[in-house]
Amino acid sequence: MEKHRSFCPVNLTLEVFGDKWSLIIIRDIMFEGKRYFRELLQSEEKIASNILTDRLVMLEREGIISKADDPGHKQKYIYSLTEKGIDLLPIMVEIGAWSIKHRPVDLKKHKHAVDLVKGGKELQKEIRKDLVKQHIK
Amino acid sequence: MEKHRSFCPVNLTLEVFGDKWSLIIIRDIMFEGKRYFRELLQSEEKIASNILTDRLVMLEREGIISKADDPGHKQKYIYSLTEKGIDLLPIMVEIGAWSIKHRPVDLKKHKHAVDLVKGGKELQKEIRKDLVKQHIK
DNA sequence: AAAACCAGTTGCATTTTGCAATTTGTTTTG
DNA sequence: CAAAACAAATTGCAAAATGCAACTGGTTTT
Repeated sequence: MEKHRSFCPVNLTLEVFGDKWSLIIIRDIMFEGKRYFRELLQSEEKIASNILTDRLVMLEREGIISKADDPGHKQKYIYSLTEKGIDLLPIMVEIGAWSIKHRPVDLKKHKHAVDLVKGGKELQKEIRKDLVKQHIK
Repeated sequence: MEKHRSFCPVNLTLEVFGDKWSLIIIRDIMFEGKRYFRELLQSEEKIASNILTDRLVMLEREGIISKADDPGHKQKYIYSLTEKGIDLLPIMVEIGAWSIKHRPVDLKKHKHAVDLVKGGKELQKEIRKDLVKQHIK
C-alpha cells in the first residue's frame, strides 16, 4: 500500500531523497565510479553497512539504480544508474553550485565539482553521455 | 563546536537539507508566499509545530531565512528568505523537473511548477527578482 | 470580558539512525 | 586442500529524530 504525503513535485522528491545518505550513494556511483557494495561502504562520510543496504534496496525499488550479478564473481553485485538515476545529474550540479557558493566546501579536494559547475550544460551533456555508456545496457 | 562529515559539496548541502521537511518550508516561503508560523503550519504535508520550530531555528542559524518582528503585531514574526535562501531556486527548479518527469506529480494541482520548469532561465530570473523585492530589505 | 489567534513548548510513544559484531557463503593464497 | 581474506549483508542494541496531541503565556479581535 503506497502512500504519499502529497503529490507536489518537491515533496515527491523528498520522499525518496529526504535523508542524509541517498544522495551520497548517488554521488559515489555518479562521480566516483563506484559500482560495488564494498566500494560504496568506503565513502568519506562512513556510511554504515545496514544503512547502505537499506538505501540500495530503496533506490532499486524506486527505479533509480539497478542491481545485477557480476559476471565472474558469484557473490558480487554491480550497481548501475538507470535513466531516472542519471537524470539526477542536473540536481547534483545545482546542489554543487549552491554549496560552493554558500558552504565551506574544500575547493582543492573537490576541484572536479568546481569544474563541473563551471562547465555548464555542454560539459553536463558529455558527462551524461559517459554515464549512459557506462550504466545503461 | 561545529563538525562536518566531510567538505564535499553534496554532503555539505545534505547536512542542511537532508531531511523530509526543510525544503518543504523553503517551498512554501518561496512559491506559496507564506511568511508566518501559522501559515507554514498549514502545509499540505501537515508538518508538526515542534518540527517547524526546530527547522526554522536551524534555517535561520544557517542563514537561509531571517526572522523579524511583524510591525503592528507584537507577537507575530515574519520570515524572509536571505540571498542564500533565494539561491536555492535553481535547485528547486531541477527538483521540480526531475519529479515531473519521474514521479507521480499531480500536474493539474501543480501547474505552476510545470510552468516554472518550462519557463527556463528567463522566467527563473524574473521570479528571482520578485523574491529579492519581497524578501531582501 | 470572552473568544480567537499567535508562536511556540511539553510529554511521550514510535521510528530511524549509528555502531560493532556476526553470519553465510565465495575466492584467493600458501 | 586448508586457511585466510573477501562479499554482501544481518543482528542486536543504544541513541537520536520524528510524530502527535495537549498545553502555555501572551495579544488581538469581537
